Amino acid sequence: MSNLLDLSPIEAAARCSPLGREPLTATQAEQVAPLLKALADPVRLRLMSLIAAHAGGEVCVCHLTPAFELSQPTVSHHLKVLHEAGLVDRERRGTWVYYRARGAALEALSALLSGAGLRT
Amino acid sequence: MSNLLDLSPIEAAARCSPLGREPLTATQAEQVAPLLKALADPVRLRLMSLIAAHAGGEVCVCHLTPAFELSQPTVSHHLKVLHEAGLVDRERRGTWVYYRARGAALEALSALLSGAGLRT
DNA sequence: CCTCACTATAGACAGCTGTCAATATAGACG
DNA sequence: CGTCTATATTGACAGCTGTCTATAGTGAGG
Repeated sequence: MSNLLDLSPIEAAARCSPLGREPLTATQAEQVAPLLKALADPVRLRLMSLIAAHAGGEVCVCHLTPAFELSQPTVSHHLKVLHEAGLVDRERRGTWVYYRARGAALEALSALLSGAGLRT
Repeated sequence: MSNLLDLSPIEAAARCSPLGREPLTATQAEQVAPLLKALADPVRLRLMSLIAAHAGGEVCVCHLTPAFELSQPTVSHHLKVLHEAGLVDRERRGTWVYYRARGAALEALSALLSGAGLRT
């Protein structure tokens, strides 16, 4: 079956106890960190929020690019990083490409960071 | 009073709507990203979990350093990054230095990432 | 005060990252 | 097929990051 060392970052994150409950193993930390790294850039964070908050759940790249004062390849690069981290899905429809947030990924991260303020 | 542009990263994060609810402004994204960046490293993520999960709420550096196969200055460096991001507090008691998790910071990040899986 | 243990800082260096201009790819439509 | 629009890839480059060794600061105890 699925080896714990071979999980996708998102699966790995979903299996971690919240930070405040028990410490991560070195392996867990190495699996989850790339997910946070993908979000830890102002442009990607905003891209993620634009995608996640968009009515209909998906956004055309042609709607995202003009929201930044960056070249088109740079925006494309950031979208690729989010996609490769597993935070967004891509779908091509004709000339246009649509990105959709993977809610489970953000939920897993949110759960990981929660519950850390409860100790004395 | 406090200018929105002058908030601590944690205050800024606490004021953001969840990613799935409404998009971040460029300013918000730039304020929050450093917080994620501080966590987006396997060593720091594990340090944070060791600190946050420790009974009593605080951990001596002398207990953290041996948990990693890294030089003492490197661990000290990572602790400094977490501290400067506002994720942990420091307190010196005699020869030893204790780090304590700032629960509010993790809660603010957790809330920011939550609620993104609810849209259709 | 001297010394010892614990922690932090400084400086160096390889590797990663964000950005751009240039170019390629992919589909739509004459 | 040719061309146009939308998106991705490539290659280059400056700046940042994680790590180390060497050294400094800080408090405790003889």
